[in-house]
Amino acid sequence: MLASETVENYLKAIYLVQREAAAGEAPVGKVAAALGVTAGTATSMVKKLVAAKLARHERFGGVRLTPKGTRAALDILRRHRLVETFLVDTLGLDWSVVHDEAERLEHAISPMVLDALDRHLGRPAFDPHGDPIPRADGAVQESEAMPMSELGAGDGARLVRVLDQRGDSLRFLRASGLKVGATLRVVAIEPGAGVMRIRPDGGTVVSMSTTAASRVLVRPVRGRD
Amino acid sequence: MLASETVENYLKAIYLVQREAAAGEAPVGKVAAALGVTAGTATSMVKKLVAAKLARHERFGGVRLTPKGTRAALDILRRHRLVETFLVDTLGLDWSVVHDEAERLEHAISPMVLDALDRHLGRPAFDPHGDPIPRADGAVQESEAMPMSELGAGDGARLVRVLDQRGDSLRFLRASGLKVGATLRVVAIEPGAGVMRIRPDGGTVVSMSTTAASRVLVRPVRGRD
DNA sequence: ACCTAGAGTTTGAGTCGTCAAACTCATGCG
DNA sequence: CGCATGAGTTTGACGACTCAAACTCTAGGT
Ligand SMILES: [Mn+2]
Ligand SMILES: [Mn+2]
Ligand SMILES: [Mn+2]
Ligand SMILES: [Mn+2]
Repeated sequence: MLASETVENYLKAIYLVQREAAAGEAPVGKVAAALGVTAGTATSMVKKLVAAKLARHERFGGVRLTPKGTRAALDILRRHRLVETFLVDTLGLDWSVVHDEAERLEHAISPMVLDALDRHLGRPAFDPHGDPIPRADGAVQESEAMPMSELGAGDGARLVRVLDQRGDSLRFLRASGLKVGATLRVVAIEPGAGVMRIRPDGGTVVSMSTTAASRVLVRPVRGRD
Repeated sequence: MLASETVENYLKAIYLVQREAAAGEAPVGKVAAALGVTAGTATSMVKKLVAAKLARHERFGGVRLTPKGTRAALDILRRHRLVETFLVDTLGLDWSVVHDEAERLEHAISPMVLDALDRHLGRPAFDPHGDPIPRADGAVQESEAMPMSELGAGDGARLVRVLDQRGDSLRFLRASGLKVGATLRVVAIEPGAGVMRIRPDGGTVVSMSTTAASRVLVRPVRGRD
C-alpha cells in the first residue's frame, strides 16, 4: 500500500523494462541500469518486492510484477504522465524537460490532487509524448502505431508517439516540427547510410538515423503524394 | 545547496518557530514537536545544520538560522505557499487540505517549475491563508494586521490572514463565511466565557473562542455600525 | 545556596537504500 | 564435454534518519 518513493521507482522501472523485453520478464541488470543503481542493489530490492508480493522472481532469472505490482506501477505511471501533461499544457514547459520534473513530482501527488489535476486537464488520454495515460481503474489504451523507420519512401504518416525521453532527442524533434499530431512524409531512405529523410507538413526536410526513427511511432496516412 | 527533503523540513520548521519565539531563537523541543520527531533526533539534526553553516546553536540553548539558512528556509516557504495557491486557485481544492499536500510537493518543485507556476498564478503576493509568499529574492512582505481577539464589540474589520493551519479550524472558518478578504463585525464579547460573537458580512453570527480568534488576523475597518 | 523539574543531549540500536568486491550460476563456444 | 564469460547474487560496510532510554544541564522555587 504505502510504497516508498524508491519502491515506486522500482515498480515503474520493472513495468517499463518488462514491456520492452520479449519474454515479458525484466532482467535485473536492465532494471538496475534504468534506475542508475548497481545490480546488487537491484537484487536486494527485488527481494523486498517479492516479500511484499509485488513481484515474482527466481534466482538468476528475470523479475515479473504480480497483478498487485502491476496495478501499483500503473498508478505511478498515471501520476507521471498526468504531471507531464500538466507541465506542458498548463505551465507551458517544453516537452523535453518535463520527464525529469515528473520523475520527482509523481511521488508527491495524492489521490485527491491527482483527480483534481485530471479534471483540470480534461481527463486526457495521452501525455505530451503520446504515451497513454493509464486510467484511474488501471486500464491502458495503447495507441495503434508503427515505428517511423518502417515507412517507405513517399509514405505519409501522422506522428503519434515518441518513445525516447532523452532531452536532446525531444528538442531535435520539436525544432524539426515533429511533434505529436504532426503529419509528415518520407522523402527518401538511404539504407546504406542508415538514414531517412523526412519532411514534416509545413516544414523543411530533416535527416534522422533509422535507429532514431524507430523510436518515433506513426500512423500511416493515405498517401496523396 | 542540495538540501535533502529532511533538511528542508527542519529549516522551514526552525524558521517558523523562530518567528514565534520571543527571543528570536527556536527551542529544540519546539522544533522537534513541529516535525513530529523526538528531541534527540532534532538535536542531532541541528548539529548537522550547524556543521553546514545553516544554523547556529549552543548546547542547551536555542537554534537560530544563519543568513544562509534563512535564505534556504524562505525558498522552501516560497515553494510551499505558491503550491498552496496553485492547489486552491487552479485546481480548486479547499484551503483546509492544501497545507498537507504542499508539505510534500514543496520538495519536488524545481526552480524552473516554480517560476512557471509563479507566472501562471500571476505572481501572487499571498497564499490562500493570507500568508505572504516570499519573493524569489527572499523578500517577505508581512501584512499589517492585528489579532481578531483584540477587536472590541461593534468593531468592523477585514480578515487578512489565518495563522492556524489545522484542517478543522479552516473548515469551520470557511463554513462560517470567514475567508481571507471577507469583512465582518464583532457583535458581542463575553470575556467571562472567553467567547466572541462575530457576524461576517452577509452571513449569520458565529461564536469563537478568543484563543481561536487570536489566530485570525484582521485589519480594522472604519466602523459604519 | 540548594534541589528538583523540565529541557536538552548522548548513546546504542534499528531501518532503508546504497556501493564495491567477492562469489555463484547458466550457457554457449571451442 | 569443459570451461570462460557475463549476468546475477551475496557480503560487509556505510550514510542518512530515526527512536528509546539513560544522562546532563539550567533555572526556579524554597
Ligand atoms: Mn520517480
Ligand atoms: Mn511521457
Ligand atoms: Mn515538507
Ligand atoms: Mn499557507
